[in-house]
Amino acid sequence: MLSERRLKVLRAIVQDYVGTEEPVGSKALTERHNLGVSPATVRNDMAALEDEGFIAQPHTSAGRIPTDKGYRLFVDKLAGVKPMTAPERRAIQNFLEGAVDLDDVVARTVRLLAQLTRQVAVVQYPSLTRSTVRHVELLSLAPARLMLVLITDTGRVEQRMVDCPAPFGEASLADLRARLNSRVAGRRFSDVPSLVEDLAEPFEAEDRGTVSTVLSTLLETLVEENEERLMIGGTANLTRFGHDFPLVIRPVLEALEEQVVLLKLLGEAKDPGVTVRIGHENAHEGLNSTSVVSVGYGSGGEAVAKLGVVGPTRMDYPGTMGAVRAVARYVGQILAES
Amino acid sequence: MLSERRLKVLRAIVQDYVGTEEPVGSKALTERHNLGVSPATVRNDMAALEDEGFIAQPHTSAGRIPTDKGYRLFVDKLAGVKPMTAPERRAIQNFLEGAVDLDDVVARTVRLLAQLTRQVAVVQYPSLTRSTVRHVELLSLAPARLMLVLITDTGRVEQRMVDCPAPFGEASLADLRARLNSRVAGRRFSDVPSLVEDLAEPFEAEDRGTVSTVLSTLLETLVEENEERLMIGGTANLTRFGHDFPLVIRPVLEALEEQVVLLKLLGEAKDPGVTVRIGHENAHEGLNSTSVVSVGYGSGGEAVAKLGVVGPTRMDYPGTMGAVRAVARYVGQILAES
DNA sequence: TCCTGGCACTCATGGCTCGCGAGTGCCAGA
DNA sequence: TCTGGCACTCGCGAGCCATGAGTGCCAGGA
Repeated sequence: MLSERRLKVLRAIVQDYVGTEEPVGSKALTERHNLGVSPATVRNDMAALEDEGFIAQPHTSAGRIPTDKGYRLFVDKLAGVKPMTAPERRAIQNFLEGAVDLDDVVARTVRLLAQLTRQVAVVQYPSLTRSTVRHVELLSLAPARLMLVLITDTGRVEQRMVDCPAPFGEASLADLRARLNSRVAGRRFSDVPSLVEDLAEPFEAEDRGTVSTVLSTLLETLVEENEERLMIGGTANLTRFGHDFPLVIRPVLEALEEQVVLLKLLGEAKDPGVTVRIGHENAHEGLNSTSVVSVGYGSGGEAVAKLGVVGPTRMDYPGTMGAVRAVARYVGQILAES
Repeated sequence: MLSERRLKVLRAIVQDYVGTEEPVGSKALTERHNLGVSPATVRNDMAALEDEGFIAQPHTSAGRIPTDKGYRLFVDKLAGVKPMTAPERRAIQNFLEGAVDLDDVVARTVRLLAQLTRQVAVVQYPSLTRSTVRHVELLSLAPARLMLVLITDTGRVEQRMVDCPAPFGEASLADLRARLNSRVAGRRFSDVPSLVEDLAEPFEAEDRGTVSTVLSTLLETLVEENEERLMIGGTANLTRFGHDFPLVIRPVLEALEEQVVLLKLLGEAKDPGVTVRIGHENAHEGLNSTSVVSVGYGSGGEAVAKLGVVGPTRMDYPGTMGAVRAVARYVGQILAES
């Protein structure tokens, strides 16, 4: 087991390294943090920490830098979440409050997160499955062509064309619209399938085909759109990554373009609080030298989507976690209001 | 005036430099292109070309590289657009054909362009002002709350909430919906304002307020959404930029995140054909070391939006122009079909 | 008038050595 | 268990030099 002081040393190393971006040696440590012991003692502790795999030397006769394992311990045991200051909180609120629609909320959130953390921000659009239906609309565009519009409580709108097997009268259309809405309005998306199962039954035989086409399109929309959208921003912050540029930045940019990868990344975080995945803990290889800080957000108490940032493993974890948590909280509020 | 041979020399320099990424010298030139003259002659020509500002030396005793002015001449006079091969054309078509909706078309286009050109791709969503109305729908969400849905011929959908000054009956709603559609369906967005001017007149006094609110929301939508959306991709290709990485790449990434900048960039290209803006020809400073190749695309004969790529000034202009033109053509086809 | 071969010159690049200094590990003594 | 001391390692940057690609210029030839 690591002694109290060794943990302190580890914390000091992480803090210094995050600040200076340079390997930190025993002498510098004792000077900048009053550990109350001499450099020699710290050296012994560092040797022990290295044996346990928490820190490493880039090369002999250089200072130490934290390993992924070291950051992990730091995040879990040695550092809390740094709360935002009151002015920062006010700034966040102001920035988000001007948003006019869902797209705008997401766009603003991305910019805000990127600015606050000076890292790459990723925001997932509120998910369909976990939200509820506000309204379903059917429009007749041509005799045998309908448009299905789905409006969610988070303000998201999805539309689909429906080609009907047979012409569909205005009366039937109004009927279907009314029945559909009385069934699903206000219900959760995940409940919709069972709720519309028998909806075709009351209709005339000639209309049944169209009704079931509409219903299956609706269900498809729920499923398909589950391949959820997201928005990223702040990629310019990648340039602050380090000196050995292209090698590191390239795979990250590639990973960021793969929505699937990112969604999986955010999705993996099951924790109700802020989740941190450090370096090799990320399944995707291109992100092995990055850390991902993510958290769920939602209009009510429940999370309907995730947001987070991607940055170098050498990041200010407490500050980043604080920013991510605060932004998520305020976005939730904004969504609840609208 | 530049002699025929000097133009040939310039062309050879551009081609070699684009290929090798290294300053090209007189000896290498005579070896790789059969110019029929000796290196010494080429040297004289190069000196002349340098005097005129078409090429430059990074440092004395290195080869020459083209200047922006040199690339300009190359693009304008010395090189055509390289047409895509038949298999390439087929691949483009296949890739785009699977798209299910407008978002998907745009997303696929971005990926395709980025892959083909190995550069950063930018695709603007079909613009509202230049498209036509397919349908306007009004939904009653609450007694005094309506939703306005606007569907364009390019498949784009915009929705807006409308808070009514007074409750609005179903009958009035149906009436308004019918009148609205008979006026604007199939018309160009730019014509809409004059078409709906007097639409409130036939309504009862109590409904007038709501009708004009709806109309002004509609008009706002047309204007506001003129701040058009776009999608970018292939940013990982920026890593192939050069050796002096961070300094160049950072401002580019920043510029790419400013939608306004990009829209202006694409918008500036007035040419009906492929437009090329080279290096300092781009107004935005961050893009001074990049070239932008863009072209309009549209469902009919007319361009409703632009697409293009951003890459280093040292790019394969004929190939890139060919790819951009071909993709624009096929996207236009896809849009026309849907 | 234009092209060519020759020649002297420039200068970026890469390999090399070397001294500096930060940082370490280890050990003996408190 | 901590501390001061000491010898050792080794990355880094400076300085140096040889190399060679590339140039500009010139005088002679077509």
